[in-house]
Amino acid sequence: MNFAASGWLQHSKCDDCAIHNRSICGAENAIAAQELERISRTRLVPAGQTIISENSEIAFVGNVVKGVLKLSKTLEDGRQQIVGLLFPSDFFGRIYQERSQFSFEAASDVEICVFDRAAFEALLARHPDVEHEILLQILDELDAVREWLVVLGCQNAEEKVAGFLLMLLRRTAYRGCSRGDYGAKTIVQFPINRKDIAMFLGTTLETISRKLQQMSREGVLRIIDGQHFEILDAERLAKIAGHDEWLRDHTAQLDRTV
Amino acid sequence: MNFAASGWLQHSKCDDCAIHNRSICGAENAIAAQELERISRTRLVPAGQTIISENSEIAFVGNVVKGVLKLSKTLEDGRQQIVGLLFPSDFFGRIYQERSQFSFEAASDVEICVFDRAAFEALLARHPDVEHEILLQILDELDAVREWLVVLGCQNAEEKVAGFLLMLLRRTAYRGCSRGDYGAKTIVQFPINRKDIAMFLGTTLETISRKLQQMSREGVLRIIDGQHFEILDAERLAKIAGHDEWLRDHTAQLDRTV
DNA sequence: CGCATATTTGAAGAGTTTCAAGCACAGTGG
DNA sequence: CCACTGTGCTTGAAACTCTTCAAATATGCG
Repeated sequence: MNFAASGWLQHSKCDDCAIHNRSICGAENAIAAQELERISRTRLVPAGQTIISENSEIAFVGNVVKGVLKLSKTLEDGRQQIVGLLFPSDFFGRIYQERSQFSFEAASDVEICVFDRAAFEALLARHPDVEHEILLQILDELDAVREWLVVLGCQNAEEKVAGFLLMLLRRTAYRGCSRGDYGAKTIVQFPINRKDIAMFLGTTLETISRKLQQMSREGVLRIIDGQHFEILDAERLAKIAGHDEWLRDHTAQLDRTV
Repeated sequence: MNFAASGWLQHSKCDDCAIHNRSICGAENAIAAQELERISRTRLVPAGQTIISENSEIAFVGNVVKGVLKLSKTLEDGRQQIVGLLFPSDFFGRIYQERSQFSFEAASDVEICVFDRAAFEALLARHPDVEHEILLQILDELDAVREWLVVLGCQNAEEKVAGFLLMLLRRTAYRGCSRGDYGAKTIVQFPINRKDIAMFLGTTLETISRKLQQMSREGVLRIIDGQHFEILDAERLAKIAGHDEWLRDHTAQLDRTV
């Protein structure tokens, strides 16, 4: 009997992966999952290093395992806009395209799981069900980017900062909780520096600083240090952000992840 | 012999469609194309009418045949952001989702070709090659929305207006040409009103008006009337927009479409 | 022609950016 | 242990762009 082919008694390195059940690698298609494991390898990337640069060839794609990846575009005059922040379990890279319109850069120390792009595309061709899953992910991402367009297009600085805090609360708060550093789920840690946040929110680092201090004075949050904030009044924060649904989403998310 | 099944001697209503060769209906998969035709029907929508409203059920999806569809989101306080303008051959609706996060509304008198969403999804399940084409389209759309994020996030009003003019030049200029209304390919027609443009660009209608007048004074364009503009210096316009590549794309596009 | 709607123009005001200085903190070397 | 240097963040004041409100003008339609 061929244990490897049948999958019996085989302990996959991916089984231990922190994001296994949240990413594409956890596909229900066991054969595809095995193939995926075969072409995957882990890479550590120090903060600041570029993984795929603007207009360069896209040799590989993959998942973020640890840390935060920023997806950005720089104009000729040096102005830069971050068009996406990728957290653990998020997929990065661009399939079916030779060159990247955007740059992928480690915003913090990052661990990624990479696949050769051609090999990954070949796998998708063999497994339409996995490609279908990718399509669903991309559709959700498209919706999310459009939601972000609303933020950049018609919200002011205070609303943007509040919205950013809520997004972090939703996407990363439970991790701080599991580390046991803080008792409550209301501690937000900025995973990237002020300049990056500013380029993400379409404002300046000075304005962000001012708005954070202002919210602190108003009792919405407590500034623990430059990177850590305790959310004292999440409801008011959600109201400021103008995202009533975010508060609902957030509590629902906590219910699921805790 | 069954002519209908074989496709012989059969004249498809879709063959005459203005966007047939530019949209999903022109799939190389002949069987899928026939199935698609069977579930499609044409609808005329007057300007201002909502096709799919925010948070409502998504009963159908389809293609824009004529006119412009706006994809928008409204905040509680009434502020509205247009997150996409859909031109002829663009796909609208959202597959694999029950309710729409956005509203689809006719920005001008519109002709659309609609498919029942469930039937369309069933078709995609039967034809992975067509779903693959959809994936490629969605990936391109995702890139385009992220490009727009850069515009909203770090460009000023003048750059936004210039960028908008260039987009229209690229997407609609050849239509003005084919109508024979104007000799040159440098005539841009605004397909939607100032308020909508403002909500698309994340600014106000007054600012747009001022920037247009300013560009007119500077000799970049000539104002024919409130909706028609002759681009006198496309190169300078591209420089203002900060999109060097747009000018190249545009000339390349003209080469293809003329 | 008159009314409604769309766009332009003007002036005042708000919000944000810019520039500059100050502060806090970590790492380095005397 | 303490100055020293670099980096990242905060704070202040001035400048600027854009928005807001208001009025004028233009356009379209019955």
